[in-house]
Amino acid sequence: MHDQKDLKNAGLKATLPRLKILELFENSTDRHLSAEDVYKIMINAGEDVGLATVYRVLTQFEQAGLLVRHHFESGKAVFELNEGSHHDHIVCIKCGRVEEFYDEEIEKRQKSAADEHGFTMHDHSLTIYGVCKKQPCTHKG
Amino acid sequence: MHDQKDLKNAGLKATLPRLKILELFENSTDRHLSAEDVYKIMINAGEDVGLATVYRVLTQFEQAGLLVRHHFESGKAVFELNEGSHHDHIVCIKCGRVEEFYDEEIEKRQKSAADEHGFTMHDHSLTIYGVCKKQPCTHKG
DNA sequence: GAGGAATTTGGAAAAATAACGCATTACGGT
DNA sequence: ACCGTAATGCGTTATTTTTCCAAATTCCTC
Repeated sequence: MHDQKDLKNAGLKATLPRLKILELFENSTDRHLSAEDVYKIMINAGEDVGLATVYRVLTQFEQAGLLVRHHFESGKAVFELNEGSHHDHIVCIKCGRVEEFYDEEIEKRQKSAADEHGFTMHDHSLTIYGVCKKQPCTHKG
Repeated sequence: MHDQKDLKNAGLKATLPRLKILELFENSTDRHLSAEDVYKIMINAGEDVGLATVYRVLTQFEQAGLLVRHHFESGKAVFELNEGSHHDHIVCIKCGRVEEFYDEEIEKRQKSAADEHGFTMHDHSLTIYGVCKKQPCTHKG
């Protein structure tokens, strides 16, 4: 569970908006949220927060390593809690559902590819787009 | 070589802006161009084109399968010619240089991952971000 | 080749996403 | 509790992309 200590450790004051946003990511059924998502959820919950604050805090959390930012094909950035374990994503192009996966061999081969091309790898992003055959598939998109 | 026939086959009129834009992607030394890039190059070349047209045409070309759109971390979309052969990208976070690579094993394992999660894979995007150690590294960014 | 309908274009304005400036407010060490 | 510093929220600004519409271009028919 995250709390004030996590913020302190990250060198950030434990302010109300920051705590609420962190809490939101922990409790939301949807791990992956955009700035606009976070803002709307908070406004609907009666919080008095500004959109600028949401953008600022999300960026700070990313820099502090609390969140990870992704650029899926939607054109807007989405964030998820950084729980240490790197993973990649499978996004349903019909319903927007996001699942996670990890493949050691893929990780290794990415590193190799970077080396072979004379790059020092800092980061990578792998996203699979498809349609989830199972279930109702009416998540939100 | 692309020409009017490609546009017709795609169900698009062979208008001057469309032909020029297609030509640009074929002849540019840089395979990966944003809408703004395309617009500036054309204006500098004396073409009388509107930015709105560039955005429209790029989107049409993507839908027609002539171009592929990518969302790297730059915040703006870049396009490249769709030449049938799928490949992934390595982007230099310092200079913006883009290189391409392909790894059969990674491709296979992506397919497996999608299957295991009950998804029918339509597409996937893998981008490695790093710093190119070689060369001047002063591409454009 | 010219005429005419329909699509396409270019420019301006509007959306959408993200960032900034500054007065006010909240945090946290004392 | 007090006070200095840092963070917030509002409005404004920047950037990327889309929409609207009159004018121009394309393509089909003759």
